[in-house]
Amino acid sequence: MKIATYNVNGVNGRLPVLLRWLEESRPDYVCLQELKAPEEKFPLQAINDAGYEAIWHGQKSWNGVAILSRHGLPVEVTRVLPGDPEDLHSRYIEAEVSGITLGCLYLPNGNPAPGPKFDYKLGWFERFALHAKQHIDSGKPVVLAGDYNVIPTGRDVYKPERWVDDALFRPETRAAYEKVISQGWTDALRALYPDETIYTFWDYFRDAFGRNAGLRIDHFLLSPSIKDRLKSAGVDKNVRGWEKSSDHAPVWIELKN
DNA sequence: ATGCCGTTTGAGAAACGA
Repeated sequence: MKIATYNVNGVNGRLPVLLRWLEESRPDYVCLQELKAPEEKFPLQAINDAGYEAIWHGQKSWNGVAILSRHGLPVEVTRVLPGDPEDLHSRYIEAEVSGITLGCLYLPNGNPAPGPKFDYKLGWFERFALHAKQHIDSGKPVVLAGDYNVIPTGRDVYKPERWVDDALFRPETRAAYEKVISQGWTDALRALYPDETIYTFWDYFRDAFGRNAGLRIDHFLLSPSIKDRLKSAGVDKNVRGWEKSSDHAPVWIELKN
């Protein structure tokens, strides 16, 4: 079983790239982030024609998350991150697929830091940690995939010293991520490739992709009861080089059945 | 060193992303 996550940075503007990648990669399940489309503008027909069913939570202009499935409609569990009825951002959706709970998240960026946006990020992170802990306590197989907007360590960025004051790499952010990991989650790509340089995002300018000046910020966290099924993982880096690409590349894992 | 580019909204410029 192949599960992928892809921050598309606009699902409609990205549609040709998304469809081409779906056809080439053929993941069983896909988590999408940054739809940047309201609920009614999700390109369901094109997704269906590509062989996928979908659930999604849209929002005008910003955010937006979706889960695609080649094996019937995902059974939606929730389309909000619990814990704050005031939070209206579309940043979390969760479904049951093939006996797995699959959470798709778009964690807030948090820049500039410090400031209200950074406070929102850390607050969202606390709620996410509570939700993740409930999954750990359930003992069930859970995959939490998406754009975490977290550079976990200095190994995950081309020049760490330039990012120390950035919301993606500040000590508070790394500590929040580490706190979630310490509940018992496995960072799938790092587990398989402990010493490799792996990036999932390259800025649009300064020829960041050409210089491989990237960040690893899209992650798969695996609960204890599923981590031993991890077979392989990777980044479809070539997609980042396509015309009209997102600034993120798709990331995927393969699980034993 | 820096939103330098890209997307969306809405019809030009601004907000936002990382």
